[in-house]
Amino acid sequence: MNGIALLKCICDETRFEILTVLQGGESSVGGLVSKTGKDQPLVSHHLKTLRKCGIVKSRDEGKRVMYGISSPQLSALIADITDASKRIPVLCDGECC
Amino acid sequence: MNGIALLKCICDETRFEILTVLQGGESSVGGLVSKTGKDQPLVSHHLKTLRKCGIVKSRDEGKRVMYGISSPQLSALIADITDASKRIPVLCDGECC
DNA sequence: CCATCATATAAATAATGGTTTATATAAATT
DNA sequence: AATTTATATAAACCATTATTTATATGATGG
Repeated sequence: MNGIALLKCICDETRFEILTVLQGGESSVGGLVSKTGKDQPLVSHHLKTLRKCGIVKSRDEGKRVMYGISSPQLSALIADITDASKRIPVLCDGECC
Repeated sequence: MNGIALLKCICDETRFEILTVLQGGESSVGGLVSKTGKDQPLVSHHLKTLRKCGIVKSRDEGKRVMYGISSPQLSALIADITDASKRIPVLCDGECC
């Protein structure tokens, strides 16, 4: 996988929130909607993007669709990034990127 | 530092190339221009963004301005992300994100 | 089979951000 | 001081992408 493509997928705020929830385990679309507070079509849309990238996988369960992070390696990478960026001193206050 | 802000800064192709060069050590703007093949104002523009984020720092040296990655921790994080994303199996072929 | 609940899709809009072009500043060299 | 070299800034343009709104599909329960 191309490093930049992966990062682009992760660095969107909505997708990052989705992934953060999924770090805690599988979730249905509805679950993600309520946990993130974002609109359902928006969540579905981003899930589609994440799945196209292979970051997320889905599984049908009745009328629900369960989503999860597709590999432990990816899960670890996401955790690493989150942790590492917390360890680094705050350099940008507010408006950057 | 906010994780997403950092990722957003890194995931742009031009900025990623700049950072890749800087991983090899300090460079002037002109050096970055020739090493990346990008236009000078474009490089300067992205350097400004990177500096605003605190990812990069600058130092005047005569009429040159030398840029470098602002901390070893950040340098390590960037290397980590790059490495990790290389280790992850290719899941997206071509068009994603 | 009809109604409902869950999710997906599509089109329209809005926002963001990258690139280009042109110009300005600032240091050094003559 | 004038010219050249290096970098920065600003404005205009262009492209991408996120969000919203509306609607469709698909499964389940009555």
